[in-house]
Parts: sequence; structure tokens; C-alpha cells
Amino acid sequence: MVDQELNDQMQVRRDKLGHWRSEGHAYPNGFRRDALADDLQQRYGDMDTTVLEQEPIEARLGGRLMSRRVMGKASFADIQDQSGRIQLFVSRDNLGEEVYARFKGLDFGDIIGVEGLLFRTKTGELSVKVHSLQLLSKALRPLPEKWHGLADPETRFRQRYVDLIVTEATRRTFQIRAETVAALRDGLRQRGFYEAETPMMQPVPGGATARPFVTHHHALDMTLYLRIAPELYLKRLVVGGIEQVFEINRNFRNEGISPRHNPEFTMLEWYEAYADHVRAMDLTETLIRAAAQAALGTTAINYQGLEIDLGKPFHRLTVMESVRAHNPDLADADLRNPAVLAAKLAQLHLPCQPAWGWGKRLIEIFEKTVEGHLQQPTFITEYPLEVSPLARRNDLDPEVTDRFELMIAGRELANGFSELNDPEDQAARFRAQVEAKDAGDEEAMCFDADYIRALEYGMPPTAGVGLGIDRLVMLLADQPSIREVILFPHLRPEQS
RNA sequence: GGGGAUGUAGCUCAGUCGGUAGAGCAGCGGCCUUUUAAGCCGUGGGUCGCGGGUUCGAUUCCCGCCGUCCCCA
Repeated sequence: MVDQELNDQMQVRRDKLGHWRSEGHAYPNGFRRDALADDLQQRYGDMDTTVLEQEPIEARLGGRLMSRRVMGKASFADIQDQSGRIQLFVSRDNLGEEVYARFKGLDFGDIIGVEGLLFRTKTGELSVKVHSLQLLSKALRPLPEKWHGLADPETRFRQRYVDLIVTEATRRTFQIRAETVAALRDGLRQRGFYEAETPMMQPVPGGATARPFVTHHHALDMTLYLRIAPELYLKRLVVGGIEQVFEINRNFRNEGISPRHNPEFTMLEWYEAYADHVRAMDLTETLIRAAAQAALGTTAINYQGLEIDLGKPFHRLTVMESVRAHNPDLADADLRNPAVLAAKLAQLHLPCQPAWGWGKRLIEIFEKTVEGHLQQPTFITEYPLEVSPLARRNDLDPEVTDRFELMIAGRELANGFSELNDPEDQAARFRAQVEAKDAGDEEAMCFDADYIRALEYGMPPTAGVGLGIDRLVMLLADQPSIREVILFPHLRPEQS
């Protein structure tokens, strides 16, 4: 809740701010730092004590006061900046009576600027012997307790700024996220891919099967949809001759919220002309491996107790092979028999609609009986045509597509395929989707006439992949919930 | 949408078989010049998520609502 009234601690801090203001120099902006806490630890942490004494290092640091141990006329304190923490030694003898008293009047969370000389304490800890100290910004609200930190998940998500101040693990998670995204971007750029930004607001939402968010443009008086995927725009770029292209950006899907779903989430999609789904799988594997190495320094990870070595080759098997493996009661011939599949769905207490072909029925069975069991990295291939309206038909088996999904830890991490570049086939697939939509399938795709027009100019043979960034970061940062890897996850509004 | 858990001081948590609540840290006052969850002495702080009901009396029991977490659809 957004507290309107001041508790005793906030009142005390507010009063201190009043004093500071009355002195006429509150919130100064003249202090400049020349060092970061962790850089000093890295550079001088192991330096010989006598060397530090003979050639003292002067440092100017800015940071937040996180803890303090006052022993009369001398004190130790810890300040935290973006890089980490360092201990300060603050004494009346070094600062003078007035400034030392001022230091003792500081509160946890206050942001201060200090100057001092590096030295080592009796216990060997690298510290700054402060000879100059000033308050730069006042923390008017008290921080959570230093030992247990912030435990309430609601506060951690609503007030992520507080979580970031006091929770080292949170800072670590978002560092992993930043390194992961950077590694993926670098990997693609090094291979000659261009980064593009395509529309977030689309007149026809496409590229995936999902309910979109709807909005309205007043000046044009038209309905627009927040994108559910960038796919159809990126492929327009391939038509336009940007033959290797990628985008890392947000998608929006108007669906439920869960530990694995946020209404807005981040997706990497890339497209490569003159490539097929096999090459796309290889590149997916390579990029994920490199991201793990960059973010964690290793490809051997532990996800919620599960050991996964992303350095080993990922498994590859077809949808039908995997369904057979987990459902020994089904024979090969059963997998395309709608009646048998309907019986199986009933046995699994899953709904089945008459309009569904074998492909949709098979995928429902796959999701229920196989997906959660695929713990080690596994590419599942040969998705049915019926559930793959943008993927190219397989040359040998026209009822399946040259498509794959990557499963790790029982979750879909990536989805890719050789792209359907035959405009007549694509138009027919769109028509089938529109029929499904008219029959009541809210998630079915719309007919995108401009996309067909683009394909009619000719799209080279192309492979494309979408990779869920949030889920990859969950995996690498060992986090069980998507909310832990999104800085500001969606929550219901606070009561005022 | 259904089920389960949860909401108490700034934070982390106890507790009240119904008689308006405690601890630690943080705060405030004092002592303390090598601490690191510093220590010692003293001390203030609560709409017990919100709204109804039952009751002499509700933070506690009942109903509804809201938030959060988990599971299922």
C-alpha cells in the first residue's frame, strides 16, 4: 500500500531533511566519483598491506549507506554502489567533530559521497579511511532489515527498486539477463544479421496463435492490436532483401498470468535466407550455449535441482517418436487416426473437437504426455501441418512441416521452421485459419493480405526461429517463476 | 473460473482455545577509536488487509471483498 501517513521513522528522516534544507545545500550535484567499490576490491583487494601504506591510493566513492558499526569516536560503515560494496572507516580524528556528528546522524539508505585513502583493517579487509564525507541524497523511507532482507514477493515486485537495493540475488538475476541478451545479440551480429524494429501496433495481429490486446488510434479512428509476434513483418524484410535479420523485443498476449506467463514478454526472432530448419536448430543450439558461457562462465547448469549441460549436443526426435515413447499403448498407425486419438484424449480427460484433425489432436496429446518430461535439451521436429500455418511442408511427408520446438526442463524455449514462402499455399493456410476462427477458435490467425502480397514478390528459401528470452533467463538464472526475471512483472493495481 | 495457503510494528516473524498484542533488527536517548548480524544501558512505535455479522466484548469465530503465492481448468 502506498502509505500516506508518516510512521515514526519516516518522520525522523523527514525532520533530518528539514535540517539539511535549512543549511541551504540539500541535494547537491557537484560530487564526482572516481572509483567503484568492486573495482577497488578487484584491483587492490590482494595488494600487500605495506605497499598500500607506502603509496596510499586515494578514492572518491558515491554510494548508499547499508550498514554501520559505531564505536564512540570511530565507526565502520558499508556503502553500496552499482558494482558492489566497500567498507568505510570513519572517525572523529579524521573528519572533525562536526562532520563526524553529521555522519552519526545519517540513516541507512542515505546516499553519500566520500573521499579517503585505501587501507587494510586489523582483520585484513580493504577499506577506505574517510577524510571527507557529504550527504548527497536522503532516504526518507527506511530500508528492509539488513539480515533477512525483503521476503514479501509482492513488495519485491511492486517496489523492485527496494528489492534491487537490498537483494543481491535479484541484482545477479538481472545481470544474467543483460549478459544473456547481449550474448545473443552479439552472436547474431557477428554472423552478419541486422537488428530491426518492426511494429508493436499492428492492424492485423499475426505470426502466432494467441489472443491480442486491442487498442484504438483516435486520430485515424482505427483498431490496432499490440503484436503477438513480429514474424510476418520480419519476413517482409527478408522479401525486401534483408536476408539475415533479427529483433529482440516485447510481445503481448492477452492470456492468463502464471509463473510461466506474463502478458508482455521478450522474444528473439531471427530469419536467415538460404537456410533451412536444420541449420536453424544448429544456430539455436550454438547461441544458447554461447549465452550460457557469457552469462555464467559455464554451460553446465543446475535448474531447480536438475543438472543440464548445454555444452552437450541437444537431442533431436520427431513429435510422433516422442508421443510413441511416452504412450506405448499407441501404435504408429494410430498417430494419424483421428478416432483413436479422440479416444486417447478422452482417456486423458482432455477435450476434443470434431473439427480437429489428427495433427491438432496429436499435439494436444504431446503437450499433456510428453512436453513436461523433456528435461534435457531436446529438439522436437515434424510438427503437423494443421498446427503450423506458417511453416513449410516437408518434402517427403506433406502432412507435417519442417518445424521444430526446443524443449528444456519440460518447457518450450524456442520454435522455428523452414518458412512457408509459397504465397498460394500460405493463402490457403490463412483461409483455413479464418475458417477455424469463424468456427469459434479465438486464437486462430487472421488473413493478412499484405503479407501474401509481399510473398508474391518472392521470398527466398528461409529459416526462422523465435526464442523466448524470459524462459531462457529463467533457465540460466535458476529461477522458477517468470516474475523473477522480469524487472516489473504485471500485478493487479494496488489499492489506494 | 475452481481449490489450497497467506496478509500482525519500517523489515523478518511469534501470538491471541474471543478480554484491543510481543521478539529481533531498524528508530529515539546515553556509553564505547578496528567493527563487520559490533556490544552494553534505557525507551517510543500497531486501524492485527478492508467491510459486514455473531457477541457484553472480535486481531482471534462466521460471511463477503481486495492483494499476494501455489496447484488445477
